[in-house]
Amino acid sequence: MSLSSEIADILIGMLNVNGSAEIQRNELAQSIGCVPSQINYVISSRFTPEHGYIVESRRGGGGYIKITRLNISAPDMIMHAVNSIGDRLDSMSSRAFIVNLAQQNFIKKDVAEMMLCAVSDNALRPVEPEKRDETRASILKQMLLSAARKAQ
Amino acid sequence: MSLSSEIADILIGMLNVNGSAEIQRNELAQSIGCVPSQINYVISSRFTPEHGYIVESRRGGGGYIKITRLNISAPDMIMHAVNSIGDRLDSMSSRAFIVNLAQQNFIKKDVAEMMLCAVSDNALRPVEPEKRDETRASILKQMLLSAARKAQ
DNA sequence: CCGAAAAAGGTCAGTAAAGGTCAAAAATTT
DNA sequence: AAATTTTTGACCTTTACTGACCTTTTTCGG
Repeated sequence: MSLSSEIADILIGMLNVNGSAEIQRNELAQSIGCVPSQINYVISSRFTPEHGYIVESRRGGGGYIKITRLNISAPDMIMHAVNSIGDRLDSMSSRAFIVNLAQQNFIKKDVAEMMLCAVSDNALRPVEPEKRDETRASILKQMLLSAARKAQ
Repeated sequence: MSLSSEIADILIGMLNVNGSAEIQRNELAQSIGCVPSQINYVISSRFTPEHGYIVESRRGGGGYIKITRLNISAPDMIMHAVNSIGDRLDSMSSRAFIVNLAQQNFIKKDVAEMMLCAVSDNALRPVEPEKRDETRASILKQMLLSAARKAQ
């Protein structure tokens, strides 16, 4: 994997946690082991408005770069999640999907809780272990599709 | 967060409580732990008339610095911005205009995001570089004019 | 009342601390 | 081989911070 991809992954990771990523360019560059301008390259090639992000920054002491995902409609965001779910999904990942969507207000909190229950290992107890991740993926997709329709 | 930002936050906090902030320069500087002139720096870089503030002060015994937020209507404020945009506008400045207006709630956040996209270098990629700043100024003015009308 | 001392705040120039830009070199893909 | 993407580094611009020195206003002794 290229350096650029690693950097992009780090930023996306931050974005998924709280909807925005705020970094210090030099610090991040150093921790990754690249020149600072590489950060600019990644941002200007993969975090453009076309890609759905807006970027703000400040120079000088205490400067920073802040990336925010721009508000796309709830249905779009949910469909995006659906499409990125493969054929199987472990418990942790499904949890992450749901929590993220809820955190960004694309699905309501009570709905999210219900979803969490539905995909819990506990709920899937009756399913043979080998089939669980596959089942979980399927259930979650169905639920999300329904949520996407309602969110229109 | 930089010292300047902390100072700005303190001042904005006071402004939010009672519409104006009145301080003693030396006292505030000491309580924060900075040189007095830093207070002047923050005020002259972030509490200018362009940012929507007016500043009064008195020297000598019992001296003070008083900051007040000018409150003018959204359309007026937007028109003021329009009028201060010249024939050309670089990316940074256009962003500053939009962010300021949004921050002071003269335009809505989602509208501001859209504007930011519209004037981004990326969006203007198809325009010859020499014409970009001119184009940007024109687009932003049009958008702001529309916003001013709607904000009536 | 007058003038000096004290008590504020103001200015400015210099230094440091970020982030930005751009073009060339290297690597990867097509 | 050509085109595209990634990496790099030299140089630039903006923002932050500091301290020495200046001006205005008040206070207070004589």
